[in-house]
Amino acid sequence: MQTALTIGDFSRITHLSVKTLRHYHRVELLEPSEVNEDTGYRYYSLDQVPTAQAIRRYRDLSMPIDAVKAVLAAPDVATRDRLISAHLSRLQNQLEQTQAAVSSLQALLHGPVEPLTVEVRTVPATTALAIREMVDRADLVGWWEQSFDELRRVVAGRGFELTGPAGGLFDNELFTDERGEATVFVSMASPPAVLGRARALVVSAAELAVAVHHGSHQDADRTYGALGTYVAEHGFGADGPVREYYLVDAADTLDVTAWQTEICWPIAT
Amino acid sequence: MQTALTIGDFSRITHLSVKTLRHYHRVELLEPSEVNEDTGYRYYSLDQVPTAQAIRRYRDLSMPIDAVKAVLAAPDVATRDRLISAHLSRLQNQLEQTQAAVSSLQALLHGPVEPLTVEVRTVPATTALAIREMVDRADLVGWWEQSFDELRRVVAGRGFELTGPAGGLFDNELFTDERGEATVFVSMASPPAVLGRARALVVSAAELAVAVHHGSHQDADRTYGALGTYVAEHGFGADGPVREYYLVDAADTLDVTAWQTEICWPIAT
DNA sequence: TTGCTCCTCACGTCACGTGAGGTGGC
DNA sequence: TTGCTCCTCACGTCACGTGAGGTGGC
Repeated sequence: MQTALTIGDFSRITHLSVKTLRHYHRVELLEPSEVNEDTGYRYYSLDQVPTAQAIRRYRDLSMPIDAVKAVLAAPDVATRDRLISAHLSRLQNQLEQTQAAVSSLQALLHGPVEPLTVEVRTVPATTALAIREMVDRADLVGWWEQSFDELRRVVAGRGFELTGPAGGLFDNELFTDERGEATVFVSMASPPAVLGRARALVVSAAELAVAVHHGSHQDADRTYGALGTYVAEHGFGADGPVREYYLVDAADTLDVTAWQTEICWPIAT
Repeated sequence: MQTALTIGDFSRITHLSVKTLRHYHRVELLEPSEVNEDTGYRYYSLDQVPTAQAIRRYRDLSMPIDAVKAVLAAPDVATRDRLISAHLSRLQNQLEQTQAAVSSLQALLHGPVEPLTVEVRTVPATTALAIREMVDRADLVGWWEQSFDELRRVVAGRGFELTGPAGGLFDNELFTDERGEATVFVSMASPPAVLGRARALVVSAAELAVAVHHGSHQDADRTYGALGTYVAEHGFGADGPVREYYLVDAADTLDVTAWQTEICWPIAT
């Protein structure tokens, strides 16, 4: 039975508003089965009701419209379910971020203010195996985790002797311009020139103001703020990327509160 | 010490991007402590670092900028914490919505398709005590819960004898235009003219196509879709609001899967 | 002096909603 | 025939990001 429904009727049946249906037509997410050439009137068929319901559910899950299109166009159920799972795990990630943000806020508002101990340190140049890439700020956390995983995997199998804690270098542009070069590295005496995405790197010598950050990396901006304030007050800030050394991290313990990260701000004395 | 930081330095210290800081200036969320009149250069003071960090955390929690302003302007800690709690419970609500949407999607994709049983019924006019208001679609669920709570509270204390299940009326504009009249009511023989937000109402006689929806109200659009399809196939749809009767709901059991709602579509035979 | 940093302004993004002004269908 | 439904088009929302084009500070 080919009952042609007006946009109003289709709206009542699917609980998608008329404006939304017109929008979905415009972006080619859900096209009316028929459009009258003279009047421009849209007509929908009853077959389209289940599709509309599915779209509603995907959108309830904040799935972007292009992702919904991909799901609807999936050639088989396995592909479709893979796309959905991918979105659900993105949601799960966001949820974890939000939960972390809640405790982070609580710590800021009610937690004790940890006294800041700043050490001024001169480090020599060291050799390391590193992954270095141009990264968007928004992707930094994901990139950091992936790159460190890869770095640790390739190092683990080959019996390299590490000559210090793992570290990271973060160009200022990452923070000021939302995009910049990020580096993760593990120090070793004689790194191979190339190993997967990793390359040999000389981590340059520097004078650094160093403070230890305790706890989750998501809270690191507090230590950055305190250390940056300290450096600004003393007026000896210098150019160059900030540096982090991961003294205690996920590889050592699952207890995030026990993590320790050295935040190193380049200075000129 | 009044160290004046350029926007770039302040960005590095707070991890807010330069573009973001300019935006926050424009919307008066975070104004530089000094702006050079000739050059337009913004200068921030070190005192502003903690404020910037707090703003970052509120925004990490998706708090709207106006809400962040209100939090920062709160005259005392109690007010501030109340504003924050209000936002966190909004977040909590969203989270529950999302979780419901996930299982709703799973049910749509993998669940069995319940056979639809449609009953055509002629109901006489009945008297009722009702709350009726113009509501935005987005607020409908919250409005419905609140209004039902109020209705049940005022009814409970006064020994009215109910003459049928509680119900709701939903104007079509609610679904097509995102805004329309919604009504919740409890049937009784002699309702008082006014009681709080509630008024006496005659629920008009109607011919209805009725299907029972089982489970969460969030999934009700599936039954709406099936029933609307049925009505369209038979070509006997009529004007007038859709009607719901809550046969089994939160007042009866906490087991959502046991809930039963009659969805009633106006028809003309 | 160079080039890096800062500036403004206009427009883009995402998924729609708003509202004006007008026409078509029953 | 009335008025209700449908149409398009331009603009608004939210929190920024992009990019052009240009100037200032060390």
